[in-house]
Amino acid sequence: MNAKAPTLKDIAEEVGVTPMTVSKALRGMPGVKASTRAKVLAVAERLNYRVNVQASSLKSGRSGIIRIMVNEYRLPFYAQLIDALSDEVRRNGLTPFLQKTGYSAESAAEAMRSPYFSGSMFDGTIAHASGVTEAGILKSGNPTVLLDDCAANPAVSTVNWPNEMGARAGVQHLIDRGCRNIGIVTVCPYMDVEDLLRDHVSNDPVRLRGARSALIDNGLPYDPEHVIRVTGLNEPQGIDAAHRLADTHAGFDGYLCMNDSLALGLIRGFADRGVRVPDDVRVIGFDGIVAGAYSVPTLSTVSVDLDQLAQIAVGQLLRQINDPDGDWRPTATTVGFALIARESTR
Amino acid sequence: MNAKAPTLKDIAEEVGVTPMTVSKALRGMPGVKASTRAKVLAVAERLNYRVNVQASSLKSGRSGIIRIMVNEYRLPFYAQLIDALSDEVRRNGLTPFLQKTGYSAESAAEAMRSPYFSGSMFDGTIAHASGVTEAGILKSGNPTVLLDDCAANPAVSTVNWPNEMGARAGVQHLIDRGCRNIGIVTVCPYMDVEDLLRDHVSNDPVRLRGARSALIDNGLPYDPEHVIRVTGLNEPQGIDAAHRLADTHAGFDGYLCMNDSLALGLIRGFADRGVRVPDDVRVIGFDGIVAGAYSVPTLSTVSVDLDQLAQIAVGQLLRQINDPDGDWRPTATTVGFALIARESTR
DNA sequence: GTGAAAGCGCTAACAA
DNA sequence: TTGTTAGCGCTTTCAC
Repeated sequence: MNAKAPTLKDIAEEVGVTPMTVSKALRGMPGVKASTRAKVLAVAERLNYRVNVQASSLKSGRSGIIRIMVNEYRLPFYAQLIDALSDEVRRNGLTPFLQKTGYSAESAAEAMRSPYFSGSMFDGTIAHASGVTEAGILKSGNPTVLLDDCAANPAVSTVNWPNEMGARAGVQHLIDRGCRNIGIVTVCPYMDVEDLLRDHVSNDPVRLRGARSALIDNGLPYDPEHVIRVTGLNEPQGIDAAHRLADTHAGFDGYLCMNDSLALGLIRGFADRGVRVPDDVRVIGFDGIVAGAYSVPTLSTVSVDLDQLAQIAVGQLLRQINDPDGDWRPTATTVGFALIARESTR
Repeated sequence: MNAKAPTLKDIAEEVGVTPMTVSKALRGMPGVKASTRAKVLAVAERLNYRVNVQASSLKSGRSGIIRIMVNEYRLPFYAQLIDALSDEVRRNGLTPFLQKTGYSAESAAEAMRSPYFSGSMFDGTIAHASGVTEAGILKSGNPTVLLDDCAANPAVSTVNWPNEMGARAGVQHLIDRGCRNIGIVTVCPYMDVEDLLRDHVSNDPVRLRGARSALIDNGLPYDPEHVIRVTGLNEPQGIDAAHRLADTHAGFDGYLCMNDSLALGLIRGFADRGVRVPDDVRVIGFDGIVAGAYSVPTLSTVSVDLDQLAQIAVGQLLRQINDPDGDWRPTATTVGFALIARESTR
């Protein structure tokens, strides 16, 4: 270890003022003579002074740190999401703190309870993680924005994916490309019309609802066999599904997958069985991960602009943080999408 | 916002002891009667008490936070790396803090200088980022472990990828599969034997050296035309390279790419030109990202066990942190690899 | 425009 | 086994 880091006091002594004046000068507050400020800045520079965040936030109650909570880092979707959110947080002069919960509700609860969320470790949280409940957030009383929480009447601000419209557009695209027997690959079980018309709190049922409406509107079948259920959102589950579908000669000519990794897995699984995409069956994904632009075949997808989403989410959060008296109302925003047609639906 | 978070004092008043006793009880320190501790824990639980990390570390000089610094989050290689490192840090009871520098040396320098690295915000840093220099680290005086810094005689502990041996094995694998005219796809410009025999401070030249030795040992050509230079490590650069190679009828029958994303890009670029992998040319990558197991074709690669790497890196860092008097010596570890043969070199 | 006083919540060191 | 003292480095408040 080096010598102790320089403090306000060190600078103050050199300049010949009090620590208070140095603090004001460094933070650019009014009420400091220009010449004094210049001297302070010079000495701070020379001593390589950095404010001690712990002390600063202990007193001020603000850390400038925004927590970004997600299920995992490796799924390309999440890698892109944390990237976009981190950049946006920094663009606002704040520091992003990433945390992952591994899809576990206990882990999420633990993260909310952890010492790092007490006191003033974080000024706020943006979460896209299983088990982060409204109740928990309200209890904590901390500024929070939920991503894709899809609750009908949220008590917490949310920014949502275009689940219904996006899935609808994806299926319509398959139909436009000539598909007449379309399978929906999802973690959500088959749901009948009544179920689907109800509101749901996770995105998959909402996406399924969108897919269904496109099928019905085009006079195409929607029944239990058309919903292919998988147990997770990564490639392996897509591969398994493809193997099952090929082995049972399912006979679909197009598939909408609830995310791109599933879709890439489906394509890979079909390749194992000699089923060619798009020659034999067509496949479209959801999210618009970059890998879909480089796969063989390239992947058609319902693409969401994560930069725009991040901007809205951080904006909402800052509004909460900066509102002194909690005099804001929760908002629910749904972002737009673009249908990207690539080789997998050609 | 809710009512103010409970403090040690609140608990102390309820239990009828001093904050000091509460502090000891909560931290499990000796010298507290079992019955007192029980009472304290009960009240802490009921009040939903969480220690204030800022205050705690302001006083103790330890934050329990380990910084993980990388160039980016989205490249699958980095997504897997931060995942493994985060898990390992948590396994040791510490909190990971992720930071990205975007390959920019200024950004890295800024990150090292930032307020969050002064005082006691981080207990230590593990870095795999361009521009994190030994000099900067030594100047900061903070415990640090560098990943893949490949300096010959490091003043800072490093954990390195098996660059030379891995690249050598990759090329040997291509040779074993019948390749006789092998191209090396790398960001490093062609370097003659003398250049390559010198020590270098980034991994690409070292990998190139390993590739070269395999070629030479097998009596195969190694000259400027065999080194295909790209300007980055992502898929697009691989695609560009493939287009160039196909358009100029380069005539190679096998390629070693310096990472898997380049290799996947190469395969995609060849697909654009009707060049089939592995039928027409064979391709092997480096790192062992999971996407390589799900691509079409699946990707052969020199795979590195990131969990093992993370374990070593965190272990080294903890040794530095826990050594009170800096009485440790920097170490340089090289982790092992496994050659995974998949469809792309069949 | 500058400074003095006070204390954020916690813990190391020592006293009782 | 428990308590007292003191202070980490900073910022808020208010006096000058």
